[in-house]
Amino acid sequence: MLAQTDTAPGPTLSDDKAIELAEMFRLLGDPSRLRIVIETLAGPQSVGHMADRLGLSPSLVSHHLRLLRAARLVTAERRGKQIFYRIHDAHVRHVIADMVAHVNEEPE
Amino acid sequence: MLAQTDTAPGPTLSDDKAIELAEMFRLLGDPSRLRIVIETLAGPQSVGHMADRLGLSPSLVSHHLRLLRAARLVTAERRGKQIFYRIHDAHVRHVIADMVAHVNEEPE
DNA sequence: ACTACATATGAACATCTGTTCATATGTGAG
DNA sequence: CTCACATATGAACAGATGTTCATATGTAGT
Repeated sequence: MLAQTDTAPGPTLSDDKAIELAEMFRLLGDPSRLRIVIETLAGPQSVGHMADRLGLSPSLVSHHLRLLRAARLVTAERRGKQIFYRIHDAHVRHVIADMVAHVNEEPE
Repeated sequence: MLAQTDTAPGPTLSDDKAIELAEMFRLLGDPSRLRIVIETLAGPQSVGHMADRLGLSPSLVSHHLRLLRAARLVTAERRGKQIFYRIHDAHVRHVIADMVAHVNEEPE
């Protein structure tokens, strides 16, 4: 009970999963953070590199990356003085890429 | 320029599109709102019905639906005294359903 | 050791956001 | 018209959030 009314193909989602999904959406809901995540889709990127490309302060990028890392959306890897961030797994990559594709394709 | 470094298959996204996408993510980033949207996937739902099923006040559901409608994520249709909301188009339905499927399938 | 560079961290601030409450608008029935 | 019901709307408030600034940590080179 508390599932769906079956008027159409309605996916069901437990409340826990809903909150988990919402948390992921929430993190991607900020333009700066979303652009950072999209950057990492192209491969491991250093904090400074991203800051330059996106026109954001390194401090701000670092703050956002901490949240993204805590949510397991990205992972960090130190290489010399710099730290490179990349998408955590194929799952996340797929989800983001799908969204980007949708927005790019559809007219209105 | 200001595109990508081509280290991997990195989708490119104009800043406008990024903001547009972020706005959509942001709206889905709230648990209450996300559950409301998922409800509409099963077909047209009245405000009161959703409020009951989700354990939210009709007022709150209405407020959220206003935002979702403004962002063209859902559309309203009056039928008698009640007003039924449904997913705006196949595009949105597809995107949400994909996300739900991903979260339901993947282990961790 | 010191210096320069890259990233992280904490505090502080203004702004935004979700929720509640009270009230309004709209609809159909009697 | 009046009543009951369904939804919408606006004000108000507490709590969260993004950003900036200053400072700390860590790393490599001289």
